[in-house]
Amino acid sequence: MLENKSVAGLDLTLEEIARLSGVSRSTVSRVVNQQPHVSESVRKKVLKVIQETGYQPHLAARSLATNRSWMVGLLLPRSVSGFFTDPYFPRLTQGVAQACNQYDYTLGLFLVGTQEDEAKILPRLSRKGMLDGILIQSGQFGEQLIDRLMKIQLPVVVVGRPLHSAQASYIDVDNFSGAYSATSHLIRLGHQRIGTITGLAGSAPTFDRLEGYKKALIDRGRNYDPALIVEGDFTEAGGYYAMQQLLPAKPDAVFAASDLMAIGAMRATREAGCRIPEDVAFVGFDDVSVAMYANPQLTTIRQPITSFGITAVETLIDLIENGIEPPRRIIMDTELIIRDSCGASRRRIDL
Amino acid sequence: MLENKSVAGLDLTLEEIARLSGVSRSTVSRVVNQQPHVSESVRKKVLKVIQETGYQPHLAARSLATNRSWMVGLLLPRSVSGFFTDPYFPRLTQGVAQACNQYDYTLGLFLVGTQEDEAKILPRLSRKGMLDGILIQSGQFGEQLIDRLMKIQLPVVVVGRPLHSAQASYIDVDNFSGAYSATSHLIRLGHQRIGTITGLAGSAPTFDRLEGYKKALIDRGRNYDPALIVEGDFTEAGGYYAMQQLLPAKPDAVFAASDLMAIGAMRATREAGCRIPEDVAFVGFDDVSVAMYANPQLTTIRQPITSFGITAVETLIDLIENGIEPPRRIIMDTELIIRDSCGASRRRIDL
DNA sequence: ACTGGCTTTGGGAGCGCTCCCAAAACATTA
DNA sequence: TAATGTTTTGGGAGCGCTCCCAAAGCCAGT
Repeated sequence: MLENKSVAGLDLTLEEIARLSGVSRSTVSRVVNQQPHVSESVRKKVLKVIQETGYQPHLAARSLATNRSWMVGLLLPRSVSGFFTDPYFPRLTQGVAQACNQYDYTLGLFLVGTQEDEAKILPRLSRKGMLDGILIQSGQFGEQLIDRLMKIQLPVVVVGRPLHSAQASYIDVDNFSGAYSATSHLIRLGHQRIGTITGLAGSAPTFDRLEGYKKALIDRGRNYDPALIVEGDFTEAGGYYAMQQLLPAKPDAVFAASDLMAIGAMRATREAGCRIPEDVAFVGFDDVSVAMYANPQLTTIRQPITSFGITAVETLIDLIENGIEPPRRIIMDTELIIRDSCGASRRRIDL
Repeated sequence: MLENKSVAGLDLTLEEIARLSGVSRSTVSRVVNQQPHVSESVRKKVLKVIQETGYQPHLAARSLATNRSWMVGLLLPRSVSGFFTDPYFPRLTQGVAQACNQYDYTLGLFLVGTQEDEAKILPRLSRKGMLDGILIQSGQFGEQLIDRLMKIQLPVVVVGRPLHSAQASYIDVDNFSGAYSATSHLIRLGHQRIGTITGLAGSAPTFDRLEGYKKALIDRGRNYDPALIVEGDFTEAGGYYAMQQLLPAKPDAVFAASDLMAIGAMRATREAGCRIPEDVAFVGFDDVSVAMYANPQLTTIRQPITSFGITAVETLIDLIENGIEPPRRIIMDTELIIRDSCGASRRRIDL
């Protein structure tokens, strides 16, 4: 009969478990929540009944009483069109999901695609009893939202430094020094006319990576040439177009602010009849998996995207449990991954 | 003062709104839930107060009272390692998220990565008050879970036909006819030795796509040659290895059961010094975005992945609202996308 | 045996909503 | 005007948990 219920664990309540184990509701609650003030013998007895019945506390009831939902949100704004194109998002999501599992939070995923989604998202996110905290991918469309959500006292961690929201906690990768080392690497290899394809103007990583590029050149006593700086948009197609604009300036190396753009740029370069890396060398940014499958394999700056996601969740939980003041700021390191597209290595790496 | 609260909408309860608008809790509840039996004048009055205060009903309280969470889960089992490699998952997720937004459900994302995650996932998913229903990506590791979850009366829709769970509702793409038309296309182009690289053995799409391949050959009066059938695993690397095994059999065309494998196979082919499509032609399956960026651009079978996700959610909601019997079965069509890798078109498509 | 200090246990109240039923208000007819 | 039917409104109970406080049990120490 117990067996019967143990499969379903359906209409079991705390009260019922209390009855079955001959104690009170309160005591069972203490056992379930691993609180003190329960004698060993009683604890064992109750645990046995819980085990046999397969009892699970009702989450909504618990939420109502504690005013905690044990759910965190991940908001990926607007970039949705890019969501299935740019492998960055899946990897981030993966890290976030992993950490949520580990810390026993539920992950609510919110992809904001269309304009109307965007209008509807604030009320949805701020519904009472919905989220304990939220992770927001930075990008131009998220910023007002960040301020609004912070205003209602919801713990927020921004993934990627936000441009305007000064009070926000965020976590970011060291875009500046990543770009700096990518560019330095090209300089070290003897390239003379090093161009760059930037990300979409107006975003923090675009700015930081461009600054890193410039600084690396300046530090080596060179100046940067505006003709060698072209704006892209982080996508493959954007890299392709940008490279077509860049080619007349005769670059012998290009630092692209994303791997996808690097791949697009290499496509344009090949079509223009230039060899890679002999005529034009390339370094990307991200180290997404396509970097390795590109032809030639792409030298790039690795972002620790997955652990980035994990750290984001950890920071958010810190905010939830220890208060949102002061804002937390975390910057993670990048790493230069040398493959074939920069001309540093002639050797094919066999998988 | 109201303004003040409208920003936060914090400690507002139904009762409070009732007080402010001079009616009873019940009436406000009717207004909020758009139920009948409220006079127009009262409805207007209440809506005004709600607007001014920015009242939002407390979700946990509602859940507790109705025993509905308005949240659906998306479980991607084990494939997690593939989650950020294979663009299929992001696109699926995107469709699912979009539909959830539209129907005003919250999407809970569960990625099961490690073995231990897998052990912990059942209790997590079956927590009372957590989910109204769940979408499970089929694949060998999900199947026991499917049965377990169905047993506790949780509405389940399997994404991709499950091999064993006979009673489950599922939604799938027509893998058989997709493979059939891919193979037919290669036959039509005059290729004589058409090989195939299959997916991971033991999964439904692998089986169905292989059957479609065989049937297409047989229908044209040919027999299939076991030497031309090699097993892959849906990944780029798997396609690369598989092609190395296939090359000695001298295929002049290959149908790969995924785009990633096709891309890996093309890499192996190129390295072996063969031209594409002149020496070996390729057709993939999925039409993920890399197919278009491949060199040459990949002819492939397009799966409507995003609308697949949308339909999955719609089916699940149908199950939730109208009962889980009888099981729903939905098969969606595929489409042959002709690009350069099959040799049908010599023209470069400029973006 | 009696007191005072501990730990353990039980039960009431309350979280904010929905659902149901009864009461009130209104409209309609004889 | 009374009787009847219909629509609108209000309030109690309950969803299943947590939190708090008071009661009960236990163990010295006198």
